[in-house]
Amino acid sequence: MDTTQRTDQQTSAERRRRELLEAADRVVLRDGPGASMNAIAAEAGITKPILYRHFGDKGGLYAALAKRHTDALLDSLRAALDAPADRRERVEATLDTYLSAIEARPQVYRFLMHPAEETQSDQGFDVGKHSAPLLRRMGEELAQVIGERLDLGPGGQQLARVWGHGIVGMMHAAGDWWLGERPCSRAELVRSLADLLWGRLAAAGDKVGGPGF
Amino acid sequence: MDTTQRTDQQTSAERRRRELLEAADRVVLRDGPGASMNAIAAEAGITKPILYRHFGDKGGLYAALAKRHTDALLDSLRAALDAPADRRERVEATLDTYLSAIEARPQVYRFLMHPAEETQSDQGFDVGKHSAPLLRRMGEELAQVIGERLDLGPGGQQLARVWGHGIVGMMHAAGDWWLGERPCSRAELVRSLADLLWGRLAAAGDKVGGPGF
DNA sequence: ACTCGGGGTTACCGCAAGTAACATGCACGT
DNA sequence: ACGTGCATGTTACTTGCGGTAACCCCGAGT
Repeated sequence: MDTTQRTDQQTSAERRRRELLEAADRVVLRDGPGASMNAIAAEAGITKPILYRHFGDKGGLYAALAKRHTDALLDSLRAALDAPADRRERVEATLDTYLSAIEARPQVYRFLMHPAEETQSDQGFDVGKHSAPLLRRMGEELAQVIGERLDLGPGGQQLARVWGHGIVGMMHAAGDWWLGERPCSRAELVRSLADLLWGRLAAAGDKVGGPGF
Repeated sequence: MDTTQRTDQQTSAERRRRELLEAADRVVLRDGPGASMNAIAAEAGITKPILYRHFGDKGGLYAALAKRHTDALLDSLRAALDAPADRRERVEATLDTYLSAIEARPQVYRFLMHPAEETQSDQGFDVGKHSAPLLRRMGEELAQVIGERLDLGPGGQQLARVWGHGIVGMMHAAGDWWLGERPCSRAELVRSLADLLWGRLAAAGDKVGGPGF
């Protein structure tokens, strides 16, 4: 049958692709984001041109790899964000989910934040798109949730987008720093960040003797 | 005299170094972060090995280059942070200073956030240090200001550090996204971010019909 | 029997990082 | 005046990576 045939071919190609991605995953997790195409091909038991046939170029492979992990992480985050609980609890759950993920698999995290490096772009200098797609996607996702659930008055959608990206950036930078220095427990970090979002910065009193920050 | 001699040599070497850095700056700003050592050497009117004598490797050159810009930006930020005004105004001034800087010279900004890529690190996987040094330095600086001016009770120093890195991350991610999409004016962005820091997220009401975010 | 297409390989190109070995010129001690 | 350093510079090379061209093999369809 024509359809089954076509399906077989498709599944075969897709299975290959998944095998290659898994091999690439192992190598990237072992050797870091600088893993060479040769190394990945060797791990998969084949040679370079096949990788290029499947993914076009290194950027394509890395994008496919990143998409898998990004999708997985975003699913967890959505779950935490949609849990039935009050706002503060959900914010804390989401922060904790993200931090757990980067804590459990720092190599994956590092790879996602440091994507293909795009060799040299033309002098167009695509500033604004250089950031890791993961950050952008998380920002948009969060913006959407905020925008559809909170009543922010006129201009609320735009505000939600700013906040989405801002909060994600806060989470990311704090998490990155925390992962390197481990200055406190994860729970404390989550609490501190939630406190920040809850306006404790504005509410805090000045220290004696000078104008407060 | 021995000292004068040594001084002359030092100043000569340092002047050379500055000339090279300025040439490198021009090339990086023109060709992007992927500029080759050959191109930089050519711009400086010399050849590769001299660059290597001065900076060790590409990472060294890029680090030196980044330090210059980072120092300059941090000076502006410190000025905004230390201005005589109330807390909210200072926060807004600092945000605006940062955003002005990245808006005025996006190439510099992009270069600073996407440093040398450190080829392949040993499997130690130095997670936590991969982030741009600029972000770390800004975070520490802000943490210090917060810690020394705000009365945050017990554990306040740690809280200040978390907030410093978190706020810087927020500023960075929002700025990066804003630079790419330009969804609003700079002033609006500053206002929105300050509102976020002032707890409007926690204070906002739910939209009709469901539990709020 | 034949060709045709998917999956595979070897061998190569171009280019960039980094280095070794060689040249040049200018100040010094003798 | 003369060699001796030493900083400054060059050419020419090695290595390793991304990417590609050309060829190969084998099973299926006619």
